[in-house]
This record gives sequence, C-alpha cells and structure tokens, in this order.
Amino acid sequence: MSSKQKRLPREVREQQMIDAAIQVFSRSGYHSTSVEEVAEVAGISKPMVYIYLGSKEGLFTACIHREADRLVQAVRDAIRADDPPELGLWQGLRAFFGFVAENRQSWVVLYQQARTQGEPFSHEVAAARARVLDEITAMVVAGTGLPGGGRIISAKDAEILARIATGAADALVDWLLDHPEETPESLSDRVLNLALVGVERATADFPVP
Amino acid sequence: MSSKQKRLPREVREQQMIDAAIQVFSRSGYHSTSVEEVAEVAGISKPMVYIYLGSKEGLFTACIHREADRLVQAVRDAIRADDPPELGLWQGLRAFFGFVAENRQSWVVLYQQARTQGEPFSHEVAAARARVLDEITAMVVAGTGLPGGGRIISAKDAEILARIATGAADALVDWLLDHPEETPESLSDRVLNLALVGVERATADFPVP
Amino acid sequence: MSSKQKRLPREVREQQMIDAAIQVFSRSGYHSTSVEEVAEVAGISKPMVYIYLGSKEGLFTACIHREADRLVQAVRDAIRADDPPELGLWQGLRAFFGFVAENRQSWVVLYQQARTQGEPFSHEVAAARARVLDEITAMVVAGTGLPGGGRIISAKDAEILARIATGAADALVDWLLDHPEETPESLSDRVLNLALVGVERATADFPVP
Amino acid sequence: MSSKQKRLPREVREQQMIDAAIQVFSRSGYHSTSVEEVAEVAGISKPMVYIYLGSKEGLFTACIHREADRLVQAVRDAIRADDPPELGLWQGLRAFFGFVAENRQSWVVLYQQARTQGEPFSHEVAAARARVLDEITAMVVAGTGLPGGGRIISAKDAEILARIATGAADALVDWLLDHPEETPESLSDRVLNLALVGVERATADFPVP
DNA sequence: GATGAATGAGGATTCATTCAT
DNA sequence: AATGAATGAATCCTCATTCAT
Repeated sequence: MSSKQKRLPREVREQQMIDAAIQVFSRSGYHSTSVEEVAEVAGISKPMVYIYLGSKEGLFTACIHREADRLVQAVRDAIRADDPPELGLWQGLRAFFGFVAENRQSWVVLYQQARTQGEPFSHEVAAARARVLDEITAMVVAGTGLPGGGRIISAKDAEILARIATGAADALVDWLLDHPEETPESLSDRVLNLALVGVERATADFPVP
Repeated sequence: MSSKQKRLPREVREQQMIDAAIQVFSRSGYHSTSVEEVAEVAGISKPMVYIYLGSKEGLFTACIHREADRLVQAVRDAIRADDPPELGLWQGLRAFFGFVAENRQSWVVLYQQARTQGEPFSHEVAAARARVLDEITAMVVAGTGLPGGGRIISAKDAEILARIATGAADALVDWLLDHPEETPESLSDRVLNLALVGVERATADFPVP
Repeated sequence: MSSKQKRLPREVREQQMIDAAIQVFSRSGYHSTSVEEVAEVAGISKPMVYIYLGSKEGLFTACIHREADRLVQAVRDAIRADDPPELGLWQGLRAFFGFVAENRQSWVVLYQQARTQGEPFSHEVAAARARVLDEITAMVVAGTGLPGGGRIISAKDAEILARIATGAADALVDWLLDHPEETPESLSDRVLNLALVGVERATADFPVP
Repeated sequence: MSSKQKRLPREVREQQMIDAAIQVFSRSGYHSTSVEEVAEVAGISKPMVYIYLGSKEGLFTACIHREADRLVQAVRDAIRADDPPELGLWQGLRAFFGFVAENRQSWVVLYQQARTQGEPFSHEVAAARARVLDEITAMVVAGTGLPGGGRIISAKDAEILARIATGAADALVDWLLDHPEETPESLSDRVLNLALVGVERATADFPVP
C-alpha cells in the first residue's frame, strides 16, 4: 500500500510533512512527538523528513515559520474584512476570538509548545512571534480605535494591550472549547460586559494617574 | 564527589528535591528535564527521588501541589494584609502581578508546563489550578466589589474573569520582566488606565445587553 | 566491532533473534536474561529487538510460539513417519523422548521458564501449551489404542495422561542427559518395563473401581 | 507502628524471615522477589535480612535448606504413618499427591524456582534435591513393594521411578489445584486406572525385553 | 539489636538519525 | 526520489547492598 510512493515534487511533499507535523506537534507537544509519527501521518517514510527538513528541530522550525505566516495573514484579512474604520472594541474582540478559535493548532504550536521548550527555539520563535504580535497590536489599535479617540496611547501601551489580548485570548479559547454553547460572539459580549462592570466600580476608588 | 551523604530527615530532602525540580522543570520543560539533572541540582542521587516521590510524574505532581499551596496562600495573605476592606481592583491587580512576578518559576511550572503536557497531568493539575482559580475569582469579585455593587455576575462570568486575569497576567509578566523600569504597581496603573480608555470608547458604540 | 550492518531482510533477522533468545532464555532464565545479551548473541543491536518484537515479553512470546509450532510439528511427523498403523505405546514414548532430548532448549523455554514466570505469560503460554498438550494427548490416545480398545477414557483422563507424559518426560530428560549410556529407546524400554512391573504388582491389591 | 521492633532472639527472627521468603519466592520467583518485599512480609527492615542471612542468595539458600529438611521429614513421616508394610501402589500415590499438595510452597521453591535459576544455586540445590529424591525413591519403592514382588528392579530403575513420580506429581499437582472437585485420592484412582488401561493394551504388542 | 537514609550498577525502552539499496 | 534496515545515546526506573545513628 505505502511502498514506493508516487514521486511528488518537493514543494508538495514538504507541505504534507508540515501539515502532519503541526497536527501532531499541537496534539502531543514537541518532545512527545516522534519523527516516526509525523512521517506516518504524512504518509511517507522517516528519511524523507530528514532529506527535506534536515532534523526534528528543522521540522518544528518550518512549522513555526509557516504558521506565523498564516496567522499574520489571517489577522490582516480580519482587519481588512471590516472596511468601516469604526469597528469598535466588540468587533475587535470577536475577530480575535474567532480567529484564534479557528486557528487553534497554529496558535498552540506557536504560543504554547514553542514557549515551553528550552533554548533551541528561542531565536526562531521570538522573531516569528514578534511578527504576529505586531500584527495583533495593529489590529487591537485599529479595533479599539484608540489613537483617534479619547486618550492617546503610547507604543508601550499598545504593546501591553496586545499582550493582554493574546494572553486573555489564549486562556479564554480554552474556556470556549470547553463550553460549546458559547460562540466567539457571546464570549465577546460577556467579556465586554464584565469589563464595564469592573471598570465602573473601579472608577469610584481608583485614582487615575 | 558528593558520595558522603548528609543523612537528612525525609521532610527536608523532599523539599530539596521539589525546590530543585521546580527550578529545572521551569527552565527546561517537563520532557527535556531528566530526573538525573534534578537529582544533581538537589545534591542527591537519582534513586532518592524514586524512593520519596515514586516517579518523574510523581515528582512533577509534587511540584504542582506545593506551588499551588504556596500560590493560594500568598494570594490570601496579600488580600488579608491590607486592612482597609475596600481594596479596589487596583489593589487586587497589584497583589497578583507582584506575586506572579516574584514567583516566576512556580508560575511557569503551574501554568505553562502543566498545560502543554498531555493526559498524565490533566487530573492533578486541573484540581490544583481549580483551587488557584477559585481563589483568584474570589479576589477579583472582592476587588471589584461584586456582587454587592452594580451588576451581579454569574459563576460563569466569574470564571471568565479569573481566566482573563491569569491569562493576561501570564502574558504581562513576560513583558514586565523585559522592562525593568516598570514595577508591578506601574503596570497595574497602565492596565487599569487602558481599561478605562478602552471601555470609555467602547461604551459609545457597544450595545450593552 | 559489528558496526557494519549486514542489511538482512526482516524475516531472517527475526529468526536469528529468536534463535539467540531461546539459547539465552533457556540458559539463564527469563529474568536473568538481558535483551542486550540476546542482541549480542544474535549479532545485532538492542533496538532491532524492539523494532521487530516490541519488548522483552514479546521476544519471549515469539520464542514460545515458534517452539510450540516446531514441537507440535515434530510430534506429528514422528507419528506419521512410521507407516504401520499399530504404533503402540513404545513407539509413542520413543518419539516423545527423542524429540524432547534433541530439543532440550525449546523444552526448557516452553515448560520450565514459562511455568515459573508470573502472570504476563499465562495467556500466551497457556494457549501454546494447550496445543502441545492436545497433540500429545492425541498421540497417547493413538499409542494406547484407546478408545477403540478396552476401556474408554474421558477427556479429563486424557488430560491427566498428557500431564503425566509431559511431567515425567521433563524429569526423565534430566536423567537421560546425566546418563549418556542410555538412549531414548532404552529409556522407553525401562519405563514400559517398570510400568508393567508396577501395575502387575498393583493389580494384586488394588481394587479396580 | 513498626519502628523499634521488639528485640527477638536471633533464631526466631531468622525463621520469620525464611517463612516470609518462602512465601514470596514461591509466589513471585527468585528474580522478581525483592528483598524489600520479603522484609515487609516478615515485618522487619531490610538490613536485618543482610545482618542475618548475608545476601539475597543467602536468603534463598536458607529457604532451600530448611524446606529440604521439611520435605524429607514429611516424606519419612508419610512412610512411617502407614505401618503395614503392604501399602500397594495406590497407597503410595495417594501419600505422594497428598504430600506435595500440602507442601506446595516448599515444592515450588525447591523444584520449580531453584531449577530455572542459573548457576549460583546449582551446588546447594543439587545436594538438597538429591536428599529429597533419595527419600522419595525410598517411599516409592516401599509404596510399590517392588523389591519383594515379581521382578527385581535395579537402583537405576528405582531412580527412574522416583523421577517419574516427582515429574508426574509436579505436573499433576498443578492440575489438582485447578480442579477443586478432585482429591489426592480420586486423582490416585484415575492415575492407576489409566495405567491399567494403557498397560493392558501395551502388553499385547509390546515386546518385553 | 534495629532501622531510616542513601547509592552504584544495571536493565528495559525510546528516539533521532544514518546507510545501503 | 524513496525507503527498509540499523544503531548510539539517552532516559526512566529498580534493586541489592551499605552506612550512620
């Protein structure tokens, strides 16, 4: 059945491998994933992986690169999709939750797996994640309409906002997957509602600097 | 080298092991950590780990348990330490960031490592995290003054708030560590400020349900 | 030393492993045998054993299976080889002693090692031994001419006979190996003679039920 | 609960250990038995075993010695118990099955475990087993009344008979334990009956040498 | 006499990686 | 281009054995 595979061009084979690898890496984690399993899922033999990607680390790095591209592209599309410049916070949140929920595997590989592994990936991953964070920062800024609105936020603040968004989203997507009755939309509602409640209370005793 | 044993009572040795394990686990991740390395850092021999903690998994579980205890206790103390009953959200945030920043390793082990590992830890970790989340939920509720204040939040909403808090904190601690000029206090300021700004903007176009 | 591989097809290597394993298992016993030693004797590296047979237990099981096959086949051949349909008990005994004497290692692995090991092998071994016992039972029944002859023996009795045969053979093979002046034939003579003597004596005082 | 045991005289402690060891050795086999487990069953601590018996091997050897004594004594008692010198074959078989069934653990340790282990025990065990075999030979001879009856059997034949008896008994006791509805007596009946049937058939075509 | 503490040595198992075909 | 065959190097875990108290 699987002996003597059809001779496919390199590009195609490589994508098959990366597809399989992302699937397995996101499910089992970097160390628990064996090259053998990836090869099996990809329907090829182990040596192919080494011929094309060089090593297990190279395979993971390839996943990082490709998924960073996909994420950045997805975020850009989300921004462009809603042409009207006055999106509002809700619109931004919804887009973000929906996006992460729909690109769960990419997200897991880039943000959970990559982070918990030690040194070998620090460089590669840091760069890839920076690109994604930048894009998300842009989206958040655009989504909240902040610079144009009331107070002006600094670059630092925008960064913080992006971190909050990714961190909260990461945690909330887990919750979302455990509560099938909720949707990205309803979750966005809840989050905003909570924020309003909390902040209303807070404004009473909080000495705004 | 260290072949002359120190003959310490079990309790002490156990804590040494767990100390070492948290250090190594948080640095290298669960899978990349070898029991041997933990033993070396703890200044004992491998079999001791197995005699006292049973297995690598048992060792990790012991870390989870102990750090969950420490974390819960620290949060409780932080809340109680400030006599004035009206803490406000700022107080809560500050306590939380402060603790996580000062206990980075515990946090990594509890929240990052534990999450990315597969099944074996689901049970143990879920229980430990539930305890922490409960405590944080309580803190958040107390901090916002809910449900005595404005709107009443449901259990589901409290859960979401706790997730946001932990998720955002996780992401922000990274940022905090990269910006030594900031403190838990100043970060708390920024976060609240941003929330105010965002929400003010949002209230304009957001149809509160 | 043997680092340059011979690149043999799987079937061949598998038989080499099993050959080596039977040798070592029968010499040292299951627990004292290390997979490493088996690999060395087979002239391959440890991982090959795991790739092909899965585990030490799988290796042992493979031995059991193969030797059970060989034994059953040998007994069948021995019976069929002698054309005259009236083989008699002597013929059967001779074939049996001859085979066990010539296949001492197989016998040890199948009957001694397997029995003294605990649970892991109960299933596999029980099945393999049942096949052998069945065959021996058939042989015994054919050899004694039952049930066409005098009394009819029940299934239970046939089982008992087979047990006696294997148990006695086991013990007698030890004796045979210690007495090089004896042959399977002469031993068979002695056994039958003893049986005659004993039973003649017994019929005097034994009240046949 | 178990710290600081009552100071017992050496003799008593030693017997406790050997009792426990026989239990565990016969259940789990030599290699699977850990000194720790024996100590636990004996209700003492591991170092005691080493102080008293020197090593795991010494522990096993002590078991061999003591059980060989017990077995020899039991066989002697069985012989003496039936004073009337004309016991008959059935009487002998019954005594033997009953005896092995009642001394199962000793039997297992001496005959099954000891045999399947490699070199270390060859000497010790061979001597112990020889004593038991001699005694059984005597019992068998007495039980069958052979020397006084029809044909005279040689020393060699007596040895063979003893081997058959022990081998068959070993195999049949397994069967007996699996069939609680049978007793040593009923099994003896079956065996004799089978022997009669078989030999009757055999005498027809068997050329007695 | 008795034990808790401690370890050196060894065995099963897995896995990334490389050849020979 | 593609793969079956093969292995070196870890890693987890266990156990007999010793020492300090």
